[in-house]
Amino acid sequence: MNYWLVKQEPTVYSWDNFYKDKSTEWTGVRNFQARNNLRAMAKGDEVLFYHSNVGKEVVGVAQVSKEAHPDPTANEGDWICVTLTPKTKLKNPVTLVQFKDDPVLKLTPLIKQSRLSVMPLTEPQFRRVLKLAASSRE
DNA sequence: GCCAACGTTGGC
DNA sequence: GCCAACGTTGGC
Repeated sequence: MNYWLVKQEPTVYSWDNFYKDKSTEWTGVRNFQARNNLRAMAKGDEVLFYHSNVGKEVVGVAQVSKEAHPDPTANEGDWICVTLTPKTKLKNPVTLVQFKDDPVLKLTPLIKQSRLSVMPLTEPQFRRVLKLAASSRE
């Protein structure tokens, strides 16, 4: 089992859109490193859903329901997408500030490589996010 | 709205 | 193969 984090601008496609859709093709990735991460996803892997620009917080957990297949929105080039399905909405979203303040989470690519849109997380990092999401932030 | 970081493109 | 120019992402 591997763990991942994907970014999306909520003004383009928010967690609520995703949740209503029940499932979505994660298309449009046009960065080699992000693509390689998509390709490494296995069915059942858990994926954190992060809202970039607006919110700047992890809002939910998704699951890979279909592994890498050709991205239908790509006219040329070797681009792929995966299918994601919403799993759970976080009780308390975990913000970028919380990532920066946390000794475990500040080592994630979200902080160290801020422009990458699909990134791997270690199991401790993933668990840390869920833990922060479960505890309230006064 | 600005700008830093970073990826891509194209001239040489 | 280098590097300047340019475009994009995303935080502030």
